Amino acid sequence: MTAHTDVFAALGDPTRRTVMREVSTRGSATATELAVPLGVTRQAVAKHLAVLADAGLVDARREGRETRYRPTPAPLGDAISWMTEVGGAWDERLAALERQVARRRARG
Amino acid sequence: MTAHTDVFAALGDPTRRTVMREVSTRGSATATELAVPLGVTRQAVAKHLAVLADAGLVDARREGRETRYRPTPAPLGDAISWMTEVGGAWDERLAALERQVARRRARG
DNA sequence: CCTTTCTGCAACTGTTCGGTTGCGCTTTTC
DNA sequence: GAAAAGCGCAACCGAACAGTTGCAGAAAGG
Repeated sequence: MTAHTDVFAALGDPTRRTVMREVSTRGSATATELAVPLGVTRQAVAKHLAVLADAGLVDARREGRETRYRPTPAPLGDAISWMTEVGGAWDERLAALERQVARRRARG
Repeated sequence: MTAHTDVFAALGDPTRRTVMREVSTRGSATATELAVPLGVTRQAVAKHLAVLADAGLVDARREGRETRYRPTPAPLGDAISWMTEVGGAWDERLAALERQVARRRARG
């Protein structure tokens, strides 16, 4: 449905954002790997990773007895598109207003 | 520090994202203006606008007996920066891996 | 002055969420 | 085959949140 909601909501939590950054910089990570450095339980990290996976930001893959998560930052592009679109609407509005002001000023 | 959290969390709600888009496309809006078209109560819209204002995405200004909200999409830029940074880290990782693979391939 | 129209604040409800603990299952290792 | 390591699932708790209703206050119009 609205993938944007999932992505923004996923990134709305600071711990989850740290998880995402960590997975990205490491290239891959597991829940137990990140639990200690993040100061939370493994289950908490697993939940965060599940949310990130639901948003399509990471990809889970079972390898033997551990499940490694790798970043799939494609949805970030969609989120950026939304932002630039909304920001762009405002910019257009601003530009239109400026044109109008310029016209009025030209008329006197 | 928590600026990113506020922005992403604010955009994490679909209704709030609609409010933000509406304010941007209209150039400005009030809570009562958006209540009916959005199908929620004025107070609900007011709360959403307060959250958006806390995130620095809109600016509230009292004009007579109404308070108009105007978009201030600067924080969108910060959020985009965070995203490109995280995505970029992954891309760098990928590039480094490719370089390594190329080196190994060159060595035999 | 009285009515209307905006707004803000407070209380309440149901739900979601971040986090924890506990248990059971699978996979590696000795 | 038993121990260890890694994971998922379920239940639970406190806090936050989206949304509502209700009410009081400020500004404009008659």
